Amino acid sequence: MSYTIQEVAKKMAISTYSIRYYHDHGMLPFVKRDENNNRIFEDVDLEWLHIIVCLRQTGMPVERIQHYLDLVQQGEQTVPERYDMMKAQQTRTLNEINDLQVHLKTINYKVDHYADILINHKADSFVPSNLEEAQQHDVYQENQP
Amino acid sequence: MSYTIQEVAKKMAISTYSIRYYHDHGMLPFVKRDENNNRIFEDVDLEWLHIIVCLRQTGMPVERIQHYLDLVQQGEQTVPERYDMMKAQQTRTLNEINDLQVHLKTINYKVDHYADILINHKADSFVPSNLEEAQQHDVYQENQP
DNA sequence: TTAACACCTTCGGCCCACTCGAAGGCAACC
DNA sequence: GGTTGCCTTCGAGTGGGCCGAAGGTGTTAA
Repeated sequence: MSYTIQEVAKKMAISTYSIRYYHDHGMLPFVKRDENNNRIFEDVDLEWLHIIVCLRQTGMPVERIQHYLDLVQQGEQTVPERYDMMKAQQTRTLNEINDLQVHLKTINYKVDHYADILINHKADSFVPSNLEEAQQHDVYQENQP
Repeated sequence: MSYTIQEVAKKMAISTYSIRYYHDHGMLPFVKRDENNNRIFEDVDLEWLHIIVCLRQTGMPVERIQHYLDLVQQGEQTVPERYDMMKAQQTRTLNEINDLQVHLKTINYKVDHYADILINHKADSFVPSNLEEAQQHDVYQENQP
């Protein structure tokens, strides 16, 4: 199977700009061109791209990804370094998920709090007496999870 | 309690550059200055900063955060819009966590795979016969979760 | 046949959210 | 009185794309 850049972009849910960027920066070494100089992607390229997207979206800088892909091409003697890189990425990703879950709690709290206000104040049409009161409400009560 | 910018940076695990950036862009409206023009942060500022960090790290653009903080200062009549914003952020964050968990599986697979190679090949000191073989190994076997 | 349309290319500038360096002010200690 | 150590402002630089302009090619369709 071979694909156009557009098809790949759709499949991978990233922009054609990004794909060209990765290709231009040497991260898709097997991509071929057709007779009109258009990029043509084979399944092997999709696999490489999948790894690139995975590593990028878990926060690895492009330069590190380039280095990792170089290691892959250098062969088996680079496995120890690759192992270390993936271990580090694993840790990093676990931390990021954890951070997001902590932040999510704060957001959940806000959603619940606003929902509460909306329900109660629809019932008795309460309007705050002045701005300062509303401010303090937000600052001193709302922001304490 | 009042704090220097350095103390706040440590407490919040962000850089002093970022804090100044948020302040300069109107997102910390209550921060005072001392007699030497140094920023001094009170607990209320930490609460605002906490929200800013939470929203930023869950991917809200600065402009949206500015808007949200404006809404907070405008008082209770903006609660419906704030509710919508937090709902959207909740959804976005859940999606992001999910994406990261999917990527984590790919990374876990790689870690396990490399660990496997390291254990087996330490045992019998296998070295691949050529680069191409190692390449194919990585591309065709490794990248299939 | 020529026009429209849809895709692709390269090149180069723009964007966000920081990040950092330079240049300088002020306070406190040795 | 010099050095350390913090702070300030201003302005430039960075990463990782994003996007528009200008132009090529190929297919359909009047």
